[in-house]
Amino acid sequence: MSNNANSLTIGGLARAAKVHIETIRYYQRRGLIPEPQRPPGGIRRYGDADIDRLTFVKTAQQLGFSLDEISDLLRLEDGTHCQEASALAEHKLRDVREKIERLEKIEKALGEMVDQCHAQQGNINCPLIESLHEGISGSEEQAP
Amino acid sequence: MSNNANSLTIGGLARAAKVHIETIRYYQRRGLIPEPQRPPGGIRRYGDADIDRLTFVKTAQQLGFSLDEISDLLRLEDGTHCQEASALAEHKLRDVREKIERLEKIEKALGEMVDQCHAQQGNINCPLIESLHEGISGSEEQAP
DNA sequence: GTTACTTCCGTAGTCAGCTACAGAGTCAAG
DNA sequence: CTTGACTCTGTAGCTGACTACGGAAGTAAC
Repeated sequence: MSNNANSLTIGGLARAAKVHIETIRYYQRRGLIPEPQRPPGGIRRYGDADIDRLTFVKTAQQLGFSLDEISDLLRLEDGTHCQEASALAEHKLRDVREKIERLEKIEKALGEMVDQCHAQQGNINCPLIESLHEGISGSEEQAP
Repeated sequence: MSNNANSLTIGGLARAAKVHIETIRYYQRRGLIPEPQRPPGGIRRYGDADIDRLTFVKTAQQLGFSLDEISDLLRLEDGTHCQEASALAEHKLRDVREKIERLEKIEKALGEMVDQCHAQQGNINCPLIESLHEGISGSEEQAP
């Protein structure tokens, strides 16, 4: 079921990427995905590349990136000039590594909790909050 | 600067955790953080535990968890009964591992991009989207 | 060539997660 | 014992990310 030949209508694309049609239009308006030329008075067609792009947006979102940040990532994908791209990529790379570190701490705490629970009976509690409490050496910019 | 003795007012807590006062109240209404007793006609006091809890909420949020999911995580921290806790923890653990996997793919792609850029001159492009395109073996439930 | 399904485009509504504000009460400093 | 900064409660408004809807036009199957 390959759609390289841009054979999909927007409805097919939506089904393939498991998003609403309206979401696709919304992303087009925001410039997250390209809006293909449409034959005068006709209907636009989409292909595999669009499915992948949509999937990427959705996944990145689940990882805590905003649509603006995802725009940045996609500009990289689209091939910006080297210097700009490199700076942006390094910045995003730091973000990503920080996210991974924090998730690994949560993973460790959850894992320990499950083990503990399989080992003993009764009530348990787990140092989930503490897992992040120590050594968040990350960025100092956060809120207000 | 330790506040074990619950010496902070809500304003101090907000400054310490780098969130708005209104956000703290909002979390209290949602049951994400406890609302301490207040001396009749007086003012509530907060301590280190509240700072940590707030920080945890904010961090988890940046990792793509919704406030509802964070509620779940916090119920674990608070010590639920073993069986319930274990099931929930295992579920969350799967989520977390999936997130880590996906982030690592993005990390790899970004890393390669930076290297490539340092090595050569001119325009580059990077297989960011492809990094996620192959082998998302994760959950099949997503949108509509 | 009519019918049923889509697409297109614009605008309006929804939901989560805050953020702001009004008005009354609290409290520490001087 | 007043002044100025802060808290409390409730309610309203805002932003990001969709989601729904109305009406005209395209299109595919009979």
